[in-house]
Amino acid sequence: MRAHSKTTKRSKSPVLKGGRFPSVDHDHGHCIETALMQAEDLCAARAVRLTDTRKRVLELVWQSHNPIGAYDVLERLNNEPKGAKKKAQPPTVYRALEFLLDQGLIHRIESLNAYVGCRAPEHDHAGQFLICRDCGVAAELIDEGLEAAIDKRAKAAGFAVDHPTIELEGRCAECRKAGKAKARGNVE
Amino acid sequence: MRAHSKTTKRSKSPVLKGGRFPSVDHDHGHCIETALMQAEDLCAARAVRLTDTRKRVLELVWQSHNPIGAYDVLERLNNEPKGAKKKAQPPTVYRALEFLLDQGLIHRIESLNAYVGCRAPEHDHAGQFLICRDCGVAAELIDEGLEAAIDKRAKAAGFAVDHPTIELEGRCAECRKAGKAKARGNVE
DNA sequence: TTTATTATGTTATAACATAACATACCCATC
DNA sequence: GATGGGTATGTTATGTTATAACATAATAAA
Repeated sequence: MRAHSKTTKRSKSPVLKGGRFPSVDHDHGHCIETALMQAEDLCAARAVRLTDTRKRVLELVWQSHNPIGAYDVLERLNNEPKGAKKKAQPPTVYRALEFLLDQGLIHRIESLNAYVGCRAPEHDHAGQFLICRDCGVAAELIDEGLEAAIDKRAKAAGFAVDHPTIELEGRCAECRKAGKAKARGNVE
Repeated sequence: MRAHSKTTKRSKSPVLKGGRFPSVDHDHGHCIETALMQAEDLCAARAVRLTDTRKRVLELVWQSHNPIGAYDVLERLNNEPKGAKKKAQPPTVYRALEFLLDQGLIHRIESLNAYVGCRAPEHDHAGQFLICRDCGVAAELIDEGLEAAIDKRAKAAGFAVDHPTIELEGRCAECRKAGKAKARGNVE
């Protein structure tokens, strides 16, 4: 549990278009469920296989809420009960992550070497993130203004962008208000 | 030497403001010299020490032209004649890179785990890059439009950005014209 | 059922980065 | 020119992130 979480629950728009940093006080269990169902549907529609391992990895990424590293995913995967299964190895996780990236179900955050669930997998897009260095939250943006500025600039250079990385590290409103650095880390 | 380099030499503005992807047919030796002199001046003005190691590392980063990894820097450092000096270890390189980053003399490219010389170290700024996945060139941009779009978006979210990462991977005009993928790698 | 394709298991290692402590260097002051 | 504090580098060891290569298993197609 987070120090500043409140008890109220309210649903939020899945993608941060409007302007606020995503608050922690939402029903994240609902996020996860929705994400998993969406993933099932998308994979079915695309005739690709959302296998058990892939689904579990996706769930673990979403459960973390904050960006999570591949080896943390591995650890959690191996901590699940699952009736004394043999321990998974790194390639298992990296393959699942690669699949999920390919399907747009997660994003990779380069500046953190970490992964985060995508809030709009049906919409083909690159991730843009506001990353708070105090609370660790990575808020996904979809900002047309930013995309337009990039396209314009690239076009002027005769450059065809096919994989933009936009990661804006700083401090979110809440952490700035709170004043001091809060405990960092993945939220369970 | 690159396959498509021409023999003409022309000087270019140090920072890509105007619009073109930096051509490979320029006098890169001049770039390096200029960068080193600028570094000397800046460090003197700031009363920080551009030691031998730091200067050699900066030179190696510039010599590569394309982004170069820390371990490649290390290897080149250890391949220099330098009268049978003991081989340097990773921390030596990482410390030098950290210093150079702090002074704004180089940028780190997160999506490549690599480093590249900064073309405008006197101007305090974050790097924005167009990175060609065929030829490997990373062209530094300083685009006010992009910066403005980011500031606007962050402000709307109450978010204070202090370290933006903007890395636009794609294909440069020249490589697109050439059609096929060219050999990749650092240019000597 | 046979075969092809895709996914996963397994072992090993590559590539990137830093912790911790020892030593050397710079330079200000006595 | 000795002393001492601050800064830089040397050195050893290890931590962290990611992939190569090949074996086996599960699924789908013929």
